Amino acid sequence: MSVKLGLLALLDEQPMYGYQLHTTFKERTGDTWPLNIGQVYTTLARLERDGLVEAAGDDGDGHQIYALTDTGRAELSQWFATPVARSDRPRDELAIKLSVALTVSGVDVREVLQTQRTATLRDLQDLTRQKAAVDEGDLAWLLALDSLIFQAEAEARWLDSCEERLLKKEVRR
Amino acid sequence: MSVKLGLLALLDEQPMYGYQLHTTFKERTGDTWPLNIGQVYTTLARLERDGLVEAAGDDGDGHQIYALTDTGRAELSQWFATPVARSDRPRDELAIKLSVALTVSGVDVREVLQTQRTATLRDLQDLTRQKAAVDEGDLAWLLALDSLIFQAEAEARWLDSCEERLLKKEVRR
DNA sequence: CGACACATGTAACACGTTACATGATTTG
DNA sequence: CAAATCATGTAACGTGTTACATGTGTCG
Repeated sequence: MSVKLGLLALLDEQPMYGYQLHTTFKERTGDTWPLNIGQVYTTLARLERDGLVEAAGDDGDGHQIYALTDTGRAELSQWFATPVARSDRPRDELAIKLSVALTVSGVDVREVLQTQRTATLRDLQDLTRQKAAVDEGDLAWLLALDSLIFQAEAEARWLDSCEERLLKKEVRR
Repeated sequence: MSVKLGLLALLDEQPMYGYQLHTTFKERTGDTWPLNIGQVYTTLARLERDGLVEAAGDDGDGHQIYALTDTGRAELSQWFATPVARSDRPRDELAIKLSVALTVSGVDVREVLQTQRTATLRDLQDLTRQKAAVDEGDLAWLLALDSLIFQAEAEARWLDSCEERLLKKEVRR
């Protein structure tokens, strides 16, 4: 839903054509979440099919402009009014991986933890570096980066707590 | 990929039939990530199509047992050996929502933040309560819950930092 | 001219998800 | 017996994603 509703929101600011949407989306989130240009068009087609946007003529340069319909506007404000629920979120691959790794024989969970921690900490450094390079005024991008940073930190902390639990378990044995 | 690889991992412990996989998956993650039984069968069919599992006769009760193939085992150990990359993860709906909300007229970002924080904190309480109810020995489930808790905490912190950034911006104006 | 940015689109596939059909077995 | 649990599957759809085809305009 992210792409669908994200594009919808951008169109609420201002009717646009596909390529413009792509550019704007990239500006907004930096390259935090790369969006393939092709997906803009597929998504746009589906949005039109579902009556959330409509073709609104061209802009004089032959670009096909899309605009929100009333239904689209309704859907959008619904989105903003409703919190993102935990159940809406995709399964967490890492959590599942570790949960199942515990019982698969021949898998050294400690090693999985170790590998992941290394990767996560590297990501964290990387993100911090990226953040330092982002202009102070670019709020949207900063928020997006912050989000990733907080998540990576949480992940690191979680990995530590997993390690601790494993240790405790070994002691009990 | 989570379901696909998760089931693959469970089959590595022991060949099983569909319903059993469903039960086991649920045991492992509690009801942290509910898995529709239908999806087990669709996923199993796709895994077989891709040569990662194979039908391995029945268990004497007429249940169709599935087992890993060598390819499946290879894929699985590949999974465990490789850290989950940030780029593998799905787009974060909440982050995108707030990033785009900043510029959509008629949307009160503060209110969006407020609504989300309420929901997030409620989730956090809920998760903590759930965690208290989980048996100490159920490592896999505990890890899964912890993961959600750390994430929710990170989200709450992030929402705070968003609020701060907004305040700073308003002061600058 | 050639490379590059601008611009639009489609076919095809992966994965997740659910509603539905269907039947066997168990148990209150 | 009726309800619940066990058990298997399929059709259909939503969303994400990419590889590819195709063309225009611009600038070094």
